[in-house]
Amino acid sequence: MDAFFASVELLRYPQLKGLPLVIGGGRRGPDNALLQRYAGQPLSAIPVEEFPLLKDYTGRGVITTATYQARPFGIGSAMGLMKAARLCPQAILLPVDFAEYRRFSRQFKDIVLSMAPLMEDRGVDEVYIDFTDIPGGQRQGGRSLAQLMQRAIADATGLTCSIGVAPNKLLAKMASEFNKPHGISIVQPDDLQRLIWPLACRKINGIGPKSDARLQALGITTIGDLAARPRPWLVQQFGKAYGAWLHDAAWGRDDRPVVTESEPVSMSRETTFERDLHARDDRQELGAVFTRLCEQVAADLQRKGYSGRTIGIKLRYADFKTATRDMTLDLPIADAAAIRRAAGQCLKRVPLTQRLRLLGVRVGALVKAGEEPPPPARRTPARRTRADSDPFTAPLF
DNA sequence: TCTGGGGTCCTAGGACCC
DNA sequence: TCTGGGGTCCTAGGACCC
Repeated sequence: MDAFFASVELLRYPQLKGLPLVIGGGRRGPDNALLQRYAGQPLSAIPVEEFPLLKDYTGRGVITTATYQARPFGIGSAMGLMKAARLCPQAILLPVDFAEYRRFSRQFKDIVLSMAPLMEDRGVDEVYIDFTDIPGGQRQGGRSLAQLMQRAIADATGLTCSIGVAPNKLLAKMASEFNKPHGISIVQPDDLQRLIWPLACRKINGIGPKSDARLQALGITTIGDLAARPRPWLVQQFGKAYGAWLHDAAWGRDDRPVVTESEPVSMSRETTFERDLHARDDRQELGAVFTRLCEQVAADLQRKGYSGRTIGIKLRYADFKTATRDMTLDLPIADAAAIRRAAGQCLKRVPLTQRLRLLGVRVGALVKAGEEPPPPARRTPARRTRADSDPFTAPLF
């Protein structure tokens, strides 16, 4: 989906069309006062001048989506809002409304499913679709079906999307980026040299900033450069699995299937504080947040019908370094108090001398509720701990 | 003026077991 | 005394993605 979050917002606020618009943050935005002042009137009647501007934002949020009018200013996804405000102060800033985006996500996926049942969910705004056995799916190399889908989605939702059609998921993902927004691109096996090899390695889904930097240091900039390196050399540089994968990717080889069903592996909740907190000075506040995170993750588990054996915490310190601790129980749990107890044990094993900017709680090794939990893998030694105390409830120093 | 939240997968070392 | 060889599970960190 093209600039998905922003495009959904523009359906509500069409008066913002054509302006640089940024979605992100969440702690500020068109505040309730604004919405209340215009209560009873359509949202589209709110004057443009009333909307909050990026320059007035203070907080720790990041951009989730920037419209195409905002991108020329050098801002884009994952950039801190305070930094973005310097580059494009006049952009309008709206808070993230996940519930709304999920509604539209459901809608466009239902349309895709009705036309092609082999669909892999890749998050709120992206899917892989197997065209292979769809009647007419091969016509014009897939272009006909892609056009039908674009039209059906636009008719039902008012949103545009970009589609790449290719022999596998790796190439289809790259192709989908060629003609944004509202584009269709076809990549055939013969097109590798012409269309893929000139691209930066970073365009491969699976090569991130770290790997890209390593590749650059080795003089490898484009996918063609990568394809030119002998496979054994890449294996030697990057390890058996990743080296071989890099070589395959550069040659457009990918045999991953389109996966239509999957079970969740973990569920988590985390939060970044508005200001850094210290376990010594802000224990009450930290304790309250900690309890709330446990309650939220417990509610998520119960609503979706899962429980889990591995309970973990995540801390991010003021210097942005991250620490995690986890512990695996004999039996899966899903209630907030039990999660809080286990997470509290984890908390005792992590240094708490630095200020914290983030706290998170995670439950992994999930099993579906009602399904027989696997027997304990091995005898775990009895833990001699006070299960009812943790650093946020008991005195620290 | 630093850098969200929710995920998946991989690696590597140690414990433990046969 | 010169220290097997698998295999699985657990834990911590990190890369990457949407």
